[in-house]
Amino acid sequence: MPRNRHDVDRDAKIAEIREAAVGLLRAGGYPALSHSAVAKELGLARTAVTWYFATKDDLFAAALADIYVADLGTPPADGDVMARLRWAVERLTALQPLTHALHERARHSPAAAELEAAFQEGLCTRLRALLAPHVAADRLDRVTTTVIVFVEGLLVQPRTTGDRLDLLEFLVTDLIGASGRS
Amino acid sequence: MPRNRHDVDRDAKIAEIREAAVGLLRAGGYPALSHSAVAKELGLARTAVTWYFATKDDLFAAALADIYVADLGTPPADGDVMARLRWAVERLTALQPLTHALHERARHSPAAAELEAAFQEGLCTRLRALLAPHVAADRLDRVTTTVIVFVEGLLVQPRTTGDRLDLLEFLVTDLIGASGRS
DNA sequence: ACCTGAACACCGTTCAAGT
DNA sequence: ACCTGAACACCGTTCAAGT
Repeated sequence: MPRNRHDVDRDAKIAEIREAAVGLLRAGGYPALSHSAVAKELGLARTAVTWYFATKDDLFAAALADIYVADLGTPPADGDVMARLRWAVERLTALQPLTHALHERARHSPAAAELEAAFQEGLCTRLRALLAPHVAADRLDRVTTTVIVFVEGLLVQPRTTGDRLDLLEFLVTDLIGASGRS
Repeated sequence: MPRNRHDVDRDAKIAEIREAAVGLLRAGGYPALSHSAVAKELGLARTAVTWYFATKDDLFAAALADIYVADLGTPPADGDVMARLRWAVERLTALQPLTHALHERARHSPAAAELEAAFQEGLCTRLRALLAPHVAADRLDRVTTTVIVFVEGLLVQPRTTGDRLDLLEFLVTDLIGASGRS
């Protein structure tokens, strides 16, 4: 007796599923996400979720996109370069396991690959704008990429917040300071 | 009718299992590794492997330790700093998915956590020795950590070998060149 | 000590059947 | 269009039973 929900708005149903998936990802990471778990939370059969998100990775990418918007979508409007970088690193640190899972799934899932590409491009654009006033134009591309790579590396190993920010400051002052030499 | 292999040396049997696991990891990464797949390759019941490696992660850590020794155990004896760094980055790049899987599993598996710690310490020690002649003593720790972090970041995103080495050279010359300023 | 086979509780995906 | 339930081929782990 499939209790159909034709009355409920389609977007509302999809939003319900995404919200449940976000909760599971935040609580237990990629392994905790499953069609079954989402369905159980919503009182549905586990194959009902498949109707909207055919594969686990489609569901994963949709939910993680929501998380990125919620956690990284509204950066602080004021503060200097280091303060803004600190904010981003702290946010990215908390999301590191999910971002790492995205990277791994991107090899097999088009949806994951698409989200990863968009995520990377967004980060790069924002960082370049942040650094532009402080770096010589001919060095901007390389400095931007270097900082991006460094931040990605910072997130790999668990470190204390203090260590992370110290290292970041060490690198950035070195790169920004060195810009006067060219 | 369990065909017992009391005649075979215990270490030889374990080596067989580790070799099969190494092959599976190299071919398909962490997801491709399973007790079943190893057992099938060796003509055993899948629970036979459990006798030697109780959990999947125990098996994973043992096999990855072998891979690390095989791929990173014998660095080139000659060459300058950049050449040695290039060699390491190229090797680490190929192992990146497995190293990331190790990092993820280290959160749940003591064996994985132990291997990751040993791996990190080995890398750090070797890099410090490599950089020591070129960096002022009071900067050595921070420069070493910075390069480690940067290299870890380099491995996260897929880049061409050329891009990777260019970025590495940009960072290292900047850091080594900056050592004269202190 | 070593290995088997059965069992348990999952998983992702597919699909015929219903409303 | 939407949802169910059954099915398939897995998975990691546990365990009684055999040699």
